[in-house]
Amino acid sequence: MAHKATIGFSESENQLARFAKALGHPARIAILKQLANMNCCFCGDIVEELPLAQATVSQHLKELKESGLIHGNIEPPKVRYCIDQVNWEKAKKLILELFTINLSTL
Amino acid sequence: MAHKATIGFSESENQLARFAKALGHPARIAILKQLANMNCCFCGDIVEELPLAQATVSQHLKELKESGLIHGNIEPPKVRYCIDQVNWEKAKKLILELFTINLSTL
DNA sequence: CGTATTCATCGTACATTTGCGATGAACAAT
DNA sequence: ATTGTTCATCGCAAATGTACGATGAATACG
Repeated sequence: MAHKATIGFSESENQLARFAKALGHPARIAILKQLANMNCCFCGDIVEELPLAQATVSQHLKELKESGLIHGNIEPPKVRYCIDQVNWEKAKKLILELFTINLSTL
Repeated sequence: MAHKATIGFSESENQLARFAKALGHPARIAILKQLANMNCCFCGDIVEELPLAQATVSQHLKELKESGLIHGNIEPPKVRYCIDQVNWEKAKKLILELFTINLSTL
């Protein structure tokens, strides 16, 4: 018995948790910073910047894709990864909502 | 062989990932929302609000404590949990830095 | 002292995550 | 056709995470 997760929580709580989970590893933070800085990057450029094997980076990219925060376009023989602006803004909004709940009550 | 994590990344990347990881579960989001709304809560109040057993909630509270986002004060026979304002602001700042990297380049 | 309340921790079971080498798929160029 | 490049996926091993019941620790109350 393990892992109800998501069951019994609001959709925005689940969505925020999914975004946060995607941010919950330093490699993925580094990837997102790089993508945000350069707007778009080839997969190979990202692999070069990280202290991880290509297979591992590919896995982190997959998780970021599944969270919706990035997307990848095939441009043979490379793949160009970009921040997904829509979900990026959605994540920012959800996180800011959480962090600004109690500003007035202090 | 698994889990270098943290090794080879900057301290701010690691810190941000730790905060994000703490936010990466809907139960912990729900707990933080409750704490932020009421400023402080007794542990029992939190357990009542969540669809989880007391032991599970206690574990989530422990993780939030270890991330630094909250702290707990014993007020027998209860325990009062509060947002840790210092780390809360630190987390907010780190996350906002990430999300505002590329605003000008669009 | 015995009992009740509140919460943490232990032990267990199972799922997920992390990381890597090896392999596969797709395509370009020789 | 063979080769090289780029990247995804598979298969494996080990670490972490999630959830719960049971138990333990601390305190207050009778």
